[in-house]
Amino acid sequence: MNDFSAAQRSRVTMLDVAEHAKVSKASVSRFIGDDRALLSDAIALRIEQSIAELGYRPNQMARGLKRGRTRLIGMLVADIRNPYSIAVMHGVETACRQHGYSLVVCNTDRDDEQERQHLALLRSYNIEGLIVNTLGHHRDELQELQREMPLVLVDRKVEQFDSDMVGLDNPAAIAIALDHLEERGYRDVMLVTEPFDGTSSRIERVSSFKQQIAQRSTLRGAIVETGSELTANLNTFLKSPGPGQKALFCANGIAALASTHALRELGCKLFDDVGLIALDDLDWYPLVGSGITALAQPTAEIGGRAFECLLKRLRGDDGPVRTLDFAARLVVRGSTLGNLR
Amino acid sequence: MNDFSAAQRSRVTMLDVAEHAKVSKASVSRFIGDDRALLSDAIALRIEQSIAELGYRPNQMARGLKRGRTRLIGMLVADIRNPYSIAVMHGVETACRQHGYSLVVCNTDRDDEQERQHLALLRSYNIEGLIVNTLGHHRDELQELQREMPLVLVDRKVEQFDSDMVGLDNPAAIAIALDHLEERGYRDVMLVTEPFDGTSSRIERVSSFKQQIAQRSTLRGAIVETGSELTANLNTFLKSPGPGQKALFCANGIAALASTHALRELGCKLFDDVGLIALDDLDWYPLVGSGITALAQPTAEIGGRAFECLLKRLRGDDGPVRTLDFAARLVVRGSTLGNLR
DNA sequence: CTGTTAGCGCGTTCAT
DNA sequence: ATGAACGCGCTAACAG
Repeated sequence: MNDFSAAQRSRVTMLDVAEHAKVSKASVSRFIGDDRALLSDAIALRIEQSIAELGYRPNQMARGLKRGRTRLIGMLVADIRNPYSIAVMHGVETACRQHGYSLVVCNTDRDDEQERQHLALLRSYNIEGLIVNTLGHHRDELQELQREMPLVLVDRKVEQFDSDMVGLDNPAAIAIALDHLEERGYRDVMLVTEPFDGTSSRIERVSSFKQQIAQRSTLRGAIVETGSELTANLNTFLKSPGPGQKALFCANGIAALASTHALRELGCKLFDDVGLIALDDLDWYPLVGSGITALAQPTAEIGGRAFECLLKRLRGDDGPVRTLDFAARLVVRGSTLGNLR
Repeated sequence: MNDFSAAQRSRVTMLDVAEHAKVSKASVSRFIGDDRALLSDAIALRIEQSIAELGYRPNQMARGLKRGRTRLIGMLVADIRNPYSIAVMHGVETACRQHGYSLVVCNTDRDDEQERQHLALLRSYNIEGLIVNTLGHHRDELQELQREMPLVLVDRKVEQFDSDMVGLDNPAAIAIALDHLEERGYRDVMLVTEPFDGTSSRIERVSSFKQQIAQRSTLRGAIVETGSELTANLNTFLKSPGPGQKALFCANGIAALASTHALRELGCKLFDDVGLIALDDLDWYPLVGSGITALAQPTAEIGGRAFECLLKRLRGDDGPVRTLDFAARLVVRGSTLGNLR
């Protein structure tokens, strides 16, 4: 059984191990760290046994305090209930683990004040790097933070803020979507987006959409925001005469959810009455109506590369800021059958 | 060569503030902490200005090291991609924030070895309390941890491990579901569950199902696991003659996803051919076929109460372990129209 | 009210 | 190869 007196102490420290093994703290420290080679076999064995016997675990707080390295990465997430965020976070976490880092996640619930607080919080815990996926309404604090640690933006740029960034190639994604819709015979496309709040990816998608619609004489385009008016607005869109078959283009998973809800309310047959293509590929897309055609983002890779960016910087890379734009992948389902039907 | 570790070292410390304000570190510490009342206005002002001028932020690591209080709560999650986990986690995080705590989340991806490692990790960061939602295949380590800090189980019990626990009243939930199905005229019910892996809530649901089916002479029951055979098994179930209308009872959101997939593969009309009721209420349930009837779990409350349990223990409550069982709420949609159709 | 002192648990020189 | 001593940034005694 365990040594009773040691087990009863709520925390076994390095000193306890040292005394138990009749060596100095320094030797225990060397055993714990990467200097194990410098120890004699006899002492190493004694220490190993003492550690096992006492159930000692080094205190990362004290360690970090001394070395300045906490092995902690912070991540600021705007909306933890957005499946995209979760997927990216999962990618980040996997990469972190592979390199011996741990992830501290803060959810801001889209609230600016919480973003401030969490930013301060993460800093106070001596994280070594920061992954940011928020509105970024606190440029000054981000700037300050970036002087202390590497920082990478995910999905959303922050205006006038220079830093590594990994996200989606939005113009290319829009092009893929419009190509597909056009090919399938749709002529009247409405982009459904969450309300504007400064999110850069949202803005990029909308402006790319406008721009590319303008360049395609065969297509007509319009834009609508999610919200209480959505159903009414979609109704107007569907009822109005147009140049041909109508389709919805949902700018993310949340817009897709809202749009599908609205279409059902309007009594539409999914998706004979209107086509639909959505950014992000959620697990339930195949189940709705004839299935929702998606532009899948490589979320795991996005998360992984975000961490790798951090790692490179931590290892001394101070080259110019990089931007990684991933390509969306088209997953065709029944919602864009169009003239094949 | 950028040296972020050096940058971190050069961060403003309490000593810098003290010197700048020409006071002692103790006064700065008092200003930071809860003893601000003990300071003269003159000194408090000087400190405040120095802090602002230097951009000083207290180092929580050092703070935690000294006080033994890190204001950190750990959460171990089996599967971060399960919407239930996310929802509970969101509840926990909200509660944490309200009480000045931060949450460190570790995802085990259902892997035992990762559970071990994360457990050790969380401990090494001096978290003050732990919320566990995993298989709990490491009873010994949990036991050891519980000697050091309060611990609360969420959704899943761990055999022979005494601790606070908050989850769903599974027998009652099953009763609600069966009552509803029976009332709607279903007579032949198949429970769809993820494969057995020792998850207590999964076991409870299955055994309650068996037991209650046995007590209801009007109902016939069967059980099937998700997996590659699911579609074939459902097909057999649907084809076989039975005592009346057939329905599926999905034991959680993942089972619901898999089942709906399978039903579509089988060409079923959702949900005229077969009824369906599912535990958990996911945002896409209303969108599939005629809408999926759900037993919603109060996830936010579950998460909140889990944290409150911890908080009580942290404040000295050492009463007997508590078990909080929440009631599921029936949300009726089109998938259980049954004889009303 | 304020400063001085002594650690929290650990890593890292220096000696030996 | 090993140990003693110091300090990381901070809080908590104790004086004054």
